[in-house]
Amino acid sequence: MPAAPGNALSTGRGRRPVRPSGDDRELAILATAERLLAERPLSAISVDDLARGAGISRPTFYFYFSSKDAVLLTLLDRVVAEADTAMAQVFGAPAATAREGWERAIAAYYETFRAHRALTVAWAEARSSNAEVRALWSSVFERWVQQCADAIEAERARGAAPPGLPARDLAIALTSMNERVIYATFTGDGPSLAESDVVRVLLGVWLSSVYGAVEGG
Amino acid sequence: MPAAPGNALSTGRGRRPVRPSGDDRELAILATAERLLAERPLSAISVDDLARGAGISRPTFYFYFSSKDAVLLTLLDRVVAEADTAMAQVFGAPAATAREGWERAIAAYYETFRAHRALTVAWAEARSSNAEVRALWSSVFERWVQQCADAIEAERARGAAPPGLPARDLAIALTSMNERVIYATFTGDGPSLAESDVVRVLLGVWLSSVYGAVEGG
DNA sequence: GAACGAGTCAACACCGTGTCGAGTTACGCG
DNA sequence: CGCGTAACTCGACACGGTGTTGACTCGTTC
Repeated sequence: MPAAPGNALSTGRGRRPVRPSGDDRELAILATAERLLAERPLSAISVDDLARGAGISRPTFYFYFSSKDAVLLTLLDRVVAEADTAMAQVFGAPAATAREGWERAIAAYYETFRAHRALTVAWAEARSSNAEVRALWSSVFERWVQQCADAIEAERARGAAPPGLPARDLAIALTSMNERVIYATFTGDGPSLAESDVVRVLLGVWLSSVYGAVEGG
Repeated sequence: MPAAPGNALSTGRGRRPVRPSGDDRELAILATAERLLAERPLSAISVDDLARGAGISRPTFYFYFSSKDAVLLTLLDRVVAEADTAMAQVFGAPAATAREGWERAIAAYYETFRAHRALTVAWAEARSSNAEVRALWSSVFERWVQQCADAIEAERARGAAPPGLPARDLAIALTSMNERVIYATFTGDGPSLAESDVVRVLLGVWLSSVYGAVEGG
């Protein structure tokens, strides 16, 4: 039995912890996964597809990743890093007008996922079947909600926005809207917005919810 | 080979079209599905579980339904019928105040799905893997969007709401928010609202988006 | 009492996952 | 040089799920 880091070590969901050198294989698997995800959902991609695509056999695949989902998770780690960077930039440098600030935030959110739409769709798909994927999503979502809630509080504190719903509740509802609308736009099933309208429409709802007074919030 | 209506007839996704009498079996399967869905996701329920739960063998299951998904679809048909009835009532009898009208609509939407939360969660889960489930969801969603868009237009026509985003786009975004927020509340993973707050928070966003003016919508 | 159709299931074919164990190769070290 | 060891590879297997086949049992109907 060879040392199979992905299976043996329980830390870090099966990625290879030590010694590179078979790195090309690992990258080939990741590249294959990304390529195939652009054509069909993860559920329609078998481990064998990934292995063959990377020029190895199925058992060899398991030397590099502990499962199909582990590949997805590795791919998602990159996207999460990008999303966090984008978020830090947007919330780091405040904008001229409040409207512009919110627009930049929403546009950045949208752009990050649009740049990896196949992965985003796979992410949402895998969420229902894999607890780790779910947790990863939750953590990204939570950070967004927190940042937005803080921004709403700040606007209220400086008198630019009226009091109303608890900032966190509002942030949860609006961020949920963003997520669902963007996902529906990508998959295109059911009533969905045109890609060119997404940011404008979402922004409209955000602005009126944050700055419009609601009786009896 | 017996006449297996679910498999032989391509109409109507495998439900039994003719002659009752083995009806108890069919109902037993449906009841078992509903019971098991309350404990675990559809993906963790096998055809064998459903068959055993109904006191029959696996091949016999296929006499009644063409697949696991067909069972879910049959169950969902009921919920859809309920949802449509609720929607007709809400949009049929206009309320005293506009606020009350929207609140009733959102509460009805929420209540319909809350009454079948296990099924609702399974519905969302199966959406990503089954085209028919997806289509069923889309049709329900489309009807809601249409009704809401019409109601928004009506409010604007009578001067109660200012012009702004296209009514349909607004309705899509807000209905998407409802859907996602309600689902997250049911599953409870990630940041989500308390059950008791859902309707109030959603209503707040709806009211400010429909009645609050947005510059440059 | 034969014919028929509804209902039933053991046995099978198939596919996807994950594991085991026996290799092969490459490289450092005595 | 030759030997050990760790990286790496894969054929063959065990398992569990799906969906189908074909033979069987009934009850009804003429």
